[in-house]
Amino acid sequence: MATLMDVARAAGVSKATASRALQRPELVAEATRERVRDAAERLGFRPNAAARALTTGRTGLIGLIVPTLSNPFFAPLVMGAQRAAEETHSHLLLAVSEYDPAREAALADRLSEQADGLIMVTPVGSDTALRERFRARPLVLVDRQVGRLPAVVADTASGLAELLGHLLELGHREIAYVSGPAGSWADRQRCAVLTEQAAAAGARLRVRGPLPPTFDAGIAVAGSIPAQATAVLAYNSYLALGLLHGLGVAGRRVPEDVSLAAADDLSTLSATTPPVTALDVPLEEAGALAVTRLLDLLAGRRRTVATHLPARPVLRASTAPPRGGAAGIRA
Amino acid sequence: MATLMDVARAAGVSKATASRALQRPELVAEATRERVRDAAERLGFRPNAAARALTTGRTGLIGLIVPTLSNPFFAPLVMGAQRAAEETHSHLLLAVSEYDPAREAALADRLSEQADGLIMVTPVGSDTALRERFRARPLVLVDRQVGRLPAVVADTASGLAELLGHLLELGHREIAYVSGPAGSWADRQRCAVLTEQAAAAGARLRVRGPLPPTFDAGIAVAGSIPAQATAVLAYNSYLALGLLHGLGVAGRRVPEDVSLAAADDLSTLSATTPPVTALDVPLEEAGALAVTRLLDLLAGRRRTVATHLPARPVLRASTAPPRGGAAGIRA
DNA sequence: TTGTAAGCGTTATCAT
DNA sequence: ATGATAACGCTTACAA
Repeated sequence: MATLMDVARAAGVSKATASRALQRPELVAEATRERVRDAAERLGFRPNAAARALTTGRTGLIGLIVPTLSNPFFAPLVMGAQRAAEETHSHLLLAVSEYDPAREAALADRLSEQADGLIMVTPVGSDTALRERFRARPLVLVDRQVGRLPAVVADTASGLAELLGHLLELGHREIAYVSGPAGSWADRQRCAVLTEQAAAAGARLRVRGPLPPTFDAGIAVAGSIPAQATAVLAYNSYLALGLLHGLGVAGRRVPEDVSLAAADDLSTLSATTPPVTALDVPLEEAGALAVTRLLDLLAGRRRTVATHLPARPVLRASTAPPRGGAAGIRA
Repeated sequence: MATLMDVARAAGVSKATASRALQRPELVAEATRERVRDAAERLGFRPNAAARALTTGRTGLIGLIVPTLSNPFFAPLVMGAQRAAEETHSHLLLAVSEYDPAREAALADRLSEQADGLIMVTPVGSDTALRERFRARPLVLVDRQVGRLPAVVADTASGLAELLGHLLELGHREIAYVSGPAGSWADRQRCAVLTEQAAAAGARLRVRGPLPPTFDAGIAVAGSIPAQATAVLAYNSYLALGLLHGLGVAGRRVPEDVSLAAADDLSTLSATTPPVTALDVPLEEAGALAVTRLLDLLAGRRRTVATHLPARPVLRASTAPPRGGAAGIRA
């Protein structure tokens, strides 16, 4: 591997000048700059990241911890983060915690040694641990709020409220909510919001789950959706897909017999038969924004504590007024 | 941040001894070792990765480039790789190429600066570029074979052949294959294998696609499955899920009217109605093995060139003999 | 505009 | 068993 010294020698300048020619070209005379660049090119010079990190104190690495990649929720998030990192010439150090707080802590510790800062998607695990971690190193939370720690939160809660509002408006009063994933912060938020709103509207909300976000689970739970329910709300779109199929197999047509909606829009439910009403959650933006926030933090810019990204319902053909009741209410 | 020097001072020893006490405890007297460890603990000493990398020439980082994370095929792969890396105290530097060779090349270049070696999942892009890259840095290919370069390949081809064999054995002679993703190396392999085998067996194979691996695409293509086809083979299980639903909506029952099978088993097709015959592809193993192979390479152990991981068909209720023809053939 | 030289925090090579 | 000391390759005052 050619070092900067080699380049400098080849270009007939000092290490310092070579470094400047490459990193801060404006500080170097045109001619010298070109000579150095040529030499670097010719020798196939690649700066040694470790050496640079050692002097500058910056690795250019961002640690990202997600609970899993099986849940399709996290893929767009990671992709968004990666793209944003790429644009700022950083790299992503990815780790998967498998929803295990101990493992997550270990990973965070180890990543901290290599990364300039951490982005954590940590639906389980304690607030105080996160607070403490934040003190040690720049940290941005995703989809979770802990005090005033910097966070990027997809505002599913209020979007979900709109979605439920839509069902209520259509006239539904017997609604099944399929919840999950088990133990997650966001799940608790969603359940709380929905329960309260349904109660306020005098509707009955039955909660099923918590379930994993899979097609299979949707099929399985389809059988236990009470006959009275005129609408089903699933927290995830794979679940909704499974429900769509499972309800069909069970002889309940969507939306004639029962309405169906999903609290995310991961699998583009727009092309199903019928297309499914869903919440559009800006996951890629969330990932990208988390990176931006972290870089701001690293640059000493301390901005707002938590950013909420709006999630908006996309109304499609799978939601309609219930068989009997609606007309009276709407008239 | 406490440095090794601080620890050494606190323990009343030299830097060298402190380093040894922590890295190679067996070289240090019990008492000293304990003193150093205590000091390190007390000061919250975290070794500086950059400094270590500078002296040892090892960063402990493994670059992993995947084309996307939207295709659920890659999630298990990444998870497998991450777990294996974690076990060997390495970390994963993740980048997404978006199937863009230019971007992939740029990412690979940049990752090479930080990582000890690279794992690339690169269905598109040129062989020669990969060969050249391999010369520059340790590299392991996944799901692609280029000459004698180290690679881990999920042997979908032969598993797929078994799967088609199963359909042929059941008596199917009019088979639709839904292919994809567009332009991928594995897609070409699959198409080639299937076309040849079908021809040899005197069966007709109609290829649809290439299509993306999504539920929607499956629904959309369901309409264009020819009426004569008694069996449909999809290269991906989300596609199969979509087909299952789409065929149902179109009034064709599985497996009575048409058999259905998938060339991977990502979404546990075991729980659908009916359960879908699929190919079990060991993706996590592939990811983990790629890491192992790379570490071997780094350690100077040069082993077999390409490892094939067997993919095995899992026969379920979605495949059955065709309506009329089968009996005669089997009798 | 360019060069000199001092680190950055480890590990590794010698001595002792 | 331990300690000095020299790398590792780069950036950055400071000097010229």
